[in-house]
Amino acid sequence: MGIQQEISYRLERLILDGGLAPGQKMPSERQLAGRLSVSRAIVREALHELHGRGVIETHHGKGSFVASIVPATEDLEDRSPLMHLFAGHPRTLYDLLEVREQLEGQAAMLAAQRATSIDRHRITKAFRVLESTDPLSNAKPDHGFHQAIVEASHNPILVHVLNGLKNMMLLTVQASVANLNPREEMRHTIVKQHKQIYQAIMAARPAAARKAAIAHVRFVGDSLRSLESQGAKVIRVALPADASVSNVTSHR
Amino acid sequence: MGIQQEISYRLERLILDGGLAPGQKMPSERQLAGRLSVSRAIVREALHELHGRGVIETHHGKGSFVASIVPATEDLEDRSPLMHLFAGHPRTLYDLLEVREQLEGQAAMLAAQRATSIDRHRITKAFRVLESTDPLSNAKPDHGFHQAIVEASHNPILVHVLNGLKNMMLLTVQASVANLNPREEMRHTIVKQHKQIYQAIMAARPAAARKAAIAHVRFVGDSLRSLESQGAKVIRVALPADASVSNVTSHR
DNA sequence: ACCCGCGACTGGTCCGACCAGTAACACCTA
DNA sequence: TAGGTGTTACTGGTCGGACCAGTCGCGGGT
Repeated sequence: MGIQQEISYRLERLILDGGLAPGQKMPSERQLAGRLSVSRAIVREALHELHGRGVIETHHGKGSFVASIVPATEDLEDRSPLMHLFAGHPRTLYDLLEVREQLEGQAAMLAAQRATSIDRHRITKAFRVLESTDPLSNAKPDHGFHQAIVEASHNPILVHVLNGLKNMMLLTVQASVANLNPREEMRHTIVKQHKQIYQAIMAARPAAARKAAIAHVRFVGDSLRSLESQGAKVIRVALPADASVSNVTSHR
Repeated sequence: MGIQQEISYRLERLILDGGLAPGQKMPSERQLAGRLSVSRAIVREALHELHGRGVIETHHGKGSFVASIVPATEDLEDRSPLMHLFAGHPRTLYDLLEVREQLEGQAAMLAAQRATSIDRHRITKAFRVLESTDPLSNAKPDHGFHQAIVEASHNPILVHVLNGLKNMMLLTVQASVANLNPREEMRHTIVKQHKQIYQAIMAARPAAARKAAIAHVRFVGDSLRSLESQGAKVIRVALPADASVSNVTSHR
């Protein structure tokens, strides 16, 4: 194992073993280099590795600090390279929507084919809530509606996959509703699309349901895209300890 | 944002956008430094950061390589409680195929739209192998072909999800090839379908590629179904039940 | 008493040199 | 001819020292 590897390992152990508490300032790079008898470049590379792992934060002119929290509650899944890669790369959001487009479409289609009377009742109930609630408030009704549809597909795999994607979405952006609804005409379009999906499923028209669901997801994506291109920053979730996020992640 | 930050970000994006595929060798540090007009030290720090995130592996004397994007989640998903539920429930296989149908279709469509010359080369190579190999032997060529297509979609989410589904499939049944190919006419159909997919992608015909891929997955599913209904037992993988199952159950 | 700027920190970037694995190829030997 | 063997031209790994750029506190000037 190389010197740099050993240095980063020793530093990490130092932190994890409690030698350095969260938030505490680390020795300066020059000090570390001297004390560990390695070049400053090595120290910097080791620190960058730790930074990549989220163990450390560094501030120009001030120093490096042990990252505030190493949340034990947070599951490994959230710390996977994927998550890290995805968060902060705007394109990922659209990749996500690209996949969701197909799956939501299929879910709607299958729901239209397979929904039992119980399913229909649940979907109707969710739809009523969605209609009556001011979408500006929160994304829960929207989510509930889609969830009811997916579950009506009677395909556990589909439920599982879409659930995973949803979690990723939450990690990437605040639910689309928050960004989109302020625009009156968009809000109107979305309400209309929800209605189309609902009616198609109730009428047991699979093809129409699929088409409507796909159009819906695509519209959301296009809207986000145009908003973003217009300079309006898409609100991204602050990863550190956001309430909704931690709820979502901890519940599985 | 500092130069080093930007470099690591750009490299990350390069990987995500598919400019660099998993396992592929990255340019040498000196090349990157020259091309990006920064010092080699900066490049090294950026690479160390990526290494810290598990995005990259580097080997002394050989170079740096893009790490397989999925492995971390892959493991987790194998141990997910779902696995336990799914294994052994025959219907799950068809649920799986139902979802794969859409996603493989989309992957093929996107590949037809977005494949770079490098992608095309890789797909062609995989296809050649698939053609020349006796499908009875093993499922690897088949998997390699599909994998090449999915990666050419340049949608990391799609890659991730399909990878997860593939793992589930492997847990549920031995790859379809083992069951299907004995029937001569089925084998012929599958070869033909592979060719259609390949040609559609190469001809940059997204709609045709999607249709062909969907038809392929559906055919596999239908074949399995008919085989099963004819009383021929679908060969299910003997889960190393001891190991994996007990892990799953104990880990929560 | 307040403000300003200097100086001594901190990390950020660059350079050029050298060490250390690796792989391909030409070459020389058995 | 087959097989080792050396050269060579890569690759990443380490070093030291130089300079730039933020940050913060202390002392001196108003």
